[in-house]
Amino acid sequence: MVRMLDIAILGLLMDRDHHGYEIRTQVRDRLGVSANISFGSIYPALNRLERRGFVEAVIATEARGNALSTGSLSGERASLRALRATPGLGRRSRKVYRITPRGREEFVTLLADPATLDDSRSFSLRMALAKYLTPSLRVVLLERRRIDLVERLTEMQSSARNEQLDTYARSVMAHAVKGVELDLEWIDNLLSTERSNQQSFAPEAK
Amino acid sequence: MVRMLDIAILGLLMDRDHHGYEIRTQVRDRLGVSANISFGSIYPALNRLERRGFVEAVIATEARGNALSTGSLSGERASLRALRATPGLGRRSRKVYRITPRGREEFVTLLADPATLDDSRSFSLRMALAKYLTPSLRVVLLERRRIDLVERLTEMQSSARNEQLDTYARSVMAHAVKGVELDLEWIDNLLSTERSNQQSFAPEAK
DNA sequence: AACCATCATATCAAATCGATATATCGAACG
DNA sequence: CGTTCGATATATCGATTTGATATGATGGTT
Repeated sequence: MVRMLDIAILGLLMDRDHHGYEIRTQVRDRLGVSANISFGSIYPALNRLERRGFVEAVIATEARGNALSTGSLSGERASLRALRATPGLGRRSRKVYRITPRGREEFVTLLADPATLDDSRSFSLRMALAKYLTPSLRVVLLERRRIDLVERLTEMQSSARNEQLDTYARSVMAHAVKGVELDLEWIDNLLSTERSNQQSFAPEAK
Repeated sequence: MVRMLDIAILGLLMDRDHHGYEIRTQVRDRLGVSANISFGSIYPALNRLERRGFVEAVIATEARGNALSTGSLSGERASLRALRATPGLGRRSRKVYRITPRGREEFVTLLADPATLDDSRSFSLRMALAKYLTPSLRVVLLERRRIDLVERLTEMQSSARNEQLDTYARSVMAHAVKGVELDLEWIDNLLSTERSNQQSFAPEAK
């Protein structure tokens, strides 16, 4: 969860530039994250990434009548101020972010990072961006996730068998079990696709 | 999500007393929450609930030989002092919490609260504790959740049809769609059970 | 022209997480 | 017999995330 947002933002910027508000919708529509990320997360995260040099703000293209007066937006870390304190800047200017070369490096590192891939959300996020991974790394991630899920499945199955639970609690557990089973089917499909693709490149490998 | 932990803790204490560490495991095993709640959440939450008078700490039963003599443990922080400065309490004492009458009131209020039942986790949590709700409130919650899910389903189906997505992103979306469909089946089963139970109490109602 | 939904950025307090520190206890191992 | 290991147990810290709220622009509708 820690770096979920960093991965999501950088992953979206790998493709093309985005502004904050747009990232929020894209995380839902392209990365499959069910809950909307709050603005209180996204703007601080963008500032964080900018400070670290992984993204940079470029003033919105598609300029409308603005007259921005003096080119005073070269202010270093006063990137916010440049926009806010400028009196002549009307409209709702969009702050468009672009990923830097260092950001691209950071992204692939984070994406393949062995740490914290346990929860369902961060795994789905990684898979949604899996085209940026090498085939072998994809398989590693999938297999590790598979192991976690199998373990969790047996745990939950025994919980679901607990006879001290009332009807509702047991129903919740049984439903959760089905969810994990669905996840496992998905993983297995992805794994077999991955392996058949590998074969097509090295069919003679015994 | 905001009060998820409060609901979870109070819900567990409705049944019997618990200490912090135990609550963590029970949230997984009895309430079906897949991720382990961190200690950094649970102990502050218990203090919070204690301050508000919804729970009270009772010294661990099952007392063992202690004798600790003088309270030389140099309590520094306030919250520690309560227990540690108490002389006579030795070992790794477990701080067992009990729910108060006001806590029971608060619990049913939170559980039936119309706010923030949108996300999957908080809904599952509520259902796991649904035996404390009236049948009609259960139906209200279920129906509202159903509406949300149907809406989300159509959104995600159109996302999954987006041809600009690569194979992996589309696979994630398709999998997410299946998850929501599974949720919907579950809700519908619960709803029909709920309604057939209602009928048995009022079979003549046309 | 008034209204409202959507777009867009931003900030704040409170909640939560992940890591870490500390300590007890029982079991396993040699 | 010692010691190491894993599970039990409480607590705190900094960083991250949420949910709420403020503010304003833009565009469509009646």
